[in-house]
Amino acid sequence: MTSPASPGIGHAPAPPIPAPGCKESQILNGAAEVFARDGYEGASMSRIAMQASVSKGTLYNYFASKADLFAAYVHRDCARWIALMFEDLDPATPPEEALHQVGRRMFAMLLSEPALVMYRMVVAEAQKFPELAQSFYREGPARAVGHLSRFIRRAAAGGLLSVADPDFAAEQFFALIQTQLSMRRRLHLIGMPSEAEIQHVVDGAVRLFMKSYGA
Amino acid sequence: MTSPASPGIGHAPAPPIPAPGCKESQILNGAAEVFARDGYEGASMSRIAMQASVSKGTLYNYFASKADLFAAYVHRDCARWIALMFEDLDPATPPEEALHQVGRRMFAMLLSEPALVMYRMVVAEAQKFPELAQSFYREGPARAVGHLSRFIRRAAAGGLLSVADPDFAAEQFFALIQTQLSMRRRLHLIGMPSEAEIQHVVDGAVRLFMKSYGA
Amino acid sequence: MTSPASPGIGHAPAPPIPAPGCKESQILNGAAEVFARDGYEGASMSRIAMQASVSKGTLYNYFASKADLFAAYVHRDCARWIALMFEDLDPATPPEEALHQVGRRMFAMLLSEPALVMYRMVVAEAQKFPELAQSFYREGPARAVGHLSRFIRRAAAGGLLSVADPDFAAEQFFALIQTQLSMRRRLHLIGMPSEAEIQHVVDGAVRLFMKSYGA
Amino acid sequence: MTSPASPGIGHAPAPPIPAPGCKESQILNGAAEVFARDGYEGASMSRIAMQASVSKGTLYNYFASKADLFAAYVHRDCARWIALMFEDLDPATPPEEALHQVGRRMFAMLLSEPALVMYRMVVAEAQKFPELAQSFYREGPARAVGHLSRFIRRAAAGGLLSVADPDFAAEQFFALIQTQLSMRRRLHLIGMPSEAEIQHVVDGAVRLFMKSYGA
DNA sequence: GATGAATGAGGGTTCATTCAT
DNA sequence: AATGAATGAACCCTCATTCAT
Repeated sequence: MTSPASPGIGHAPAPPIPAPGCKESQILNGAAEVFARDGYEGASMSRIAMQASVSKGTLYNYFASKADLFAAYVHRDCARWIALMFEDLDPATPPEEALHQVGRRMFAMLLSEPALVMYRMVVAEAQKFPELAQSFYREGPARAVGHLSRFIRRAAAGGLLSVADPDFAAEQFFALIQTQLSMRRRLHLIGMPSEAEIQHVVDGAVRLFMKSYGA
Repeated sequence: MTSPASPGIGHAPAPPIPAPGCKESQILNGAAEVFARDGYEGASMSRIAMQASVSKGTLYNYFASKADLFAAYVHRDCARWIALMFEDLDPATPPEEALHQVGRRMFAMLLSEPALVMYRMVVAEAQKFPELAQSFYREGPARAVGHLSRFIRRAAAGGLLSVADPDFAAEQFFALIQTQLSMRRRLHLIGMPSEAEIQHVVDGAVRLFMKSYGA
Repeated sequence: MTSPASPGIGHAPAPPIPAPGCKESQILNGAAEVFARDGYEGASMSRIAMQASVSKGTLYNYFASKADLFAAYVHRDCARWIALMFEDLDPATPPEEALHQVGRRMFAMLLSEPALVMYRMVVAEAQKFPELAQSFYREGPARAVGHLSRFIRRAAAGGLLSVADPDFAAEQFFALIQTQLSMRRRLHLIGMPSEAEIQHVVDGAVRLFMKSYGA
Repeated sequence: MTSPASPGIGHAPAPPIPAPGCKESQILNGAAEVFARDGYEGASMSRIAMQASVSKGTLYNYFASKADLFAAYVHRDCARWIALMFEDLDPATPPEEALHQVGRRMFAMLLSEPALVMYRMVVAEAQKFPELAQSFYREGPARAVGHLSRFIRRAAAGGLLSVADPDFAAEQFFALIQTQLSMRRRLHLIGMPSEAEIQHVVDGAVRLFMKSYGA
C-alpha cells in the first residue's frame, strides 16, 4: 500500500515514515534538531514545539509522549541514512577495490554528523530505551556487517578470498575502520576528518585485511 | 605530567583526588551511584545527597554546581580504573604473547560495567562537557594506545615485529578488539561476554595483526 | 415517548428532553457515562466525544460549554428516574400498607446506582452550579415529599391518620428511610443492601410513624 | 500531651495533628480554604500555595502529593469538629431532655459550614478516596450513633426507655434530625437555619421517638 | 562545617475551546 | 451539520540552588 510500485518485493517498512511536507514531519524535524543538540533528557517539549513552530498541544496530537516522539525520531532518521549506506556491492568487483569502496563509504557515514548524533543518543539512552537500541543495532551495524559478509562469502566461493568465517571477517574489517579517529570524533574532539585521513585509515584496513584473507 | 618519578617534589595532580574516607569522597561515592544509574540529566542533587547520606547544603559546600560534581566524579572514576589498565608490559615478552595478554585485558576492561557506564556518560554529554570528553580521551584511550605503541616500537627495534608506523598499528590492534561484540554490549543488548568469546575475538585480532606485522 | 401523544395539550417541558434516537441524545448518553464515572471536573470533553462516538466539534454544536452539557445531562437523567418514582399512590390503600410500599420504593431508588451518582455529583457541584442543585431538589426530593404529603393529608381527612402537619410528617417519614445504611452507601462503603435489610429499615420507619400518627 | 486529663485511656490520635502555628498548619489552612471553595479536583496546588503564602515547592516539602494534602486536610478538620460534638451525655439526664440537647447539638453541627464542606467533599470523592470515606464515617457519624446508642441502652436498663435495639433506635433518631432542611442546606439552597427552625425539627424528632420508645 | 526549609522556574502532560474544511 | 487539527493556558510535580540556623 505504501509502495505498490515494486512488485514482488514489498517488505513494507514497519513505522510508515511520514510524508516530508506534513505536520508530523515538521514536528520530527524540530525534534531532530533539539534532541541532537540537547539529548533526550535535556530536550524539552516546549523547545521542540518552538523549534517546530507548533504549539505544545499539537505535539501531543501526534505523539503520545516525549518517549514516543523520541522513538519516532530515531526510527525515521535511522531509516534515512541507513538507506544511503548500502546499495548492494557488485559481486564482480575485485575484493580489494570493493573493500576500498565500502570502507570509504562506511567511514564517511559513521562519522557524519547525523550518524554521530544518533549514535550518541542511542548509546546514552540504551538503558532507558532498550528496544530502541535493539532496532538501531539491527537496522544499522548488523545490516552493514551482513552486507559485507555476504560479499566476502561470495568472493571466497569464487576463490578470490580465503576466509573461513565470513561473518567474523566482516566484523574485523568493520572494526578496523573505527580507529581512534572515530573515537575522537564521537567525543566531539575533532571535526569531520579530511579525505586524506579517511584514505589513510581505509588503506591500512584493507592492507591488513588482504594480507590475511587474500587468496 | 603524570610522571611521579622525580623524587622529593610533590607537584600535586591537577584535580587532587580526595582521600577515600573524607566527606568529599563520600559525596563522590553517592554521586557515582546515582549518575551511573540515572545519567547526568536524570540524576538529581536530592537523590545524590540522600545516597551519600549528607544534606543537600553540604553538597554545595563541596561542589559549586551539579556540573562541577559531575566533572569531579568523572575525573575520579576515570583515574581509578585507568590506573588498573596498564602496568607496563614487559618488553621481553614475545610480541604474540604480549598482544594476547594486553588484548584480553583491554577487552575485559572496555566491557566492564564501570567502563561502560563511564563511556556512555561521556559520549552522551560530550557536547555539553567538551573538556570532560577531552580529559577522558587523554586519560583513557590515548594512554592505552600510547602504551601499546611504545611496546610495538621496542619490539620493532628488536626485530621482533615489522612495523613502519607503531602508533597506527597500535590503533589498529585496539580497533580489532572492538568488534560488534563491543557494540552490542555498549547498547546494552548483551551482558558480559564469556571467557571463550573474549578469547575468540582476541585470537582473531592477534592473528590478523601478526600476519601483517610479524617479523 | 415522554407523552407527545396527548392531543390538544402543549405544556412543553422547560428543557425539552431530546428524542431518544437523535444526535443530542447520543451525546448525552456518552456524557452520562463519563460524568458518572469521572465526576464533573474529572470528565473530559474528549472522552465524552469518544464515548458518544462524535467529534469534539459536534459536542460544541449542541452544547455551548462543558457546564452546559453537564446541566443538560443532570436535567435529563433526573427527569428520567424521578418519573419512575411516583406513579400516584392509590388513596384507597390502607396507610400502613401504602407506607410500606412507598418506603421500599424510595429506599431502593435512593440507593440505586444512578441516583447515587446523581446525588454525589449534584452535592459535589452545588456550589459551582446552584441552579442545578435547585432544580434537582425541586424535581427530586421535593416532589417525593409532595406526593407523600398529599397522600397523608387525604388519609387524615378520611380519619385513617392523625396528622396535624402532613408536610412535616412526610419529611419525617422520608428521613426515617435514610438511616446510616444510606450514609454508608453514599460513601461507597457498602454495595446495594439486601432485600431483608431494606425491609428491616422500612418496617422500623413505618412502626415509628404509625405509633405517632396512627389514627 | 494531647489529652493527659483522662488517665488510663490514652487512645492516641493516629495522624499527629500539627501544631497550630507551624508551616504545616499554615499550609493546611490555605488548603482548607481552597478545597472548601473549589473541591478536590477544582483546587489547584498553585492556588493553595498562594492562599497559604508559601511557594509551590514548599507544599511538596510537606505533602507528597495533592492527594496526600487532601487527606491530611480531611483528617485534621474532621478530628477538629468531631471532638466538639460529643462530650459524653450525663446518664442521669432524663431521656427526653437528653435527646433535645443532643438533637440540637447534632443539628447545629451537621449544618455548620465546615461540616457541610467536609461532607460534600467526602461524598464527592468517595470513589477516588475510599479510605478517606471510611475514616470519615468511622470518626464522624459512626461515633455519634455509638454515643447515642450507649446512652439509650443505659436508659433502657434503668427502665426509662423501652428499646429492644438501641443501635437501630439511635440511627432512627439521627435520621429524624436530617429532614429536608438538611438536604436543602447540603445543596446550598438555604443558609444556616434559624434557632426556631432547628427547635421545630428537633421537637418533632423527640416527639416521634418518645412516642415509640418512651417507657 | 553542616543542615534542610524555602524557593520559583521549568518539566511533561491534559484540557476546553475554536475554526477552516 | 459534522469534523478533527490546532491552540495555549493550566495542570501537578521536580529541580538546582540559596541561606538562616
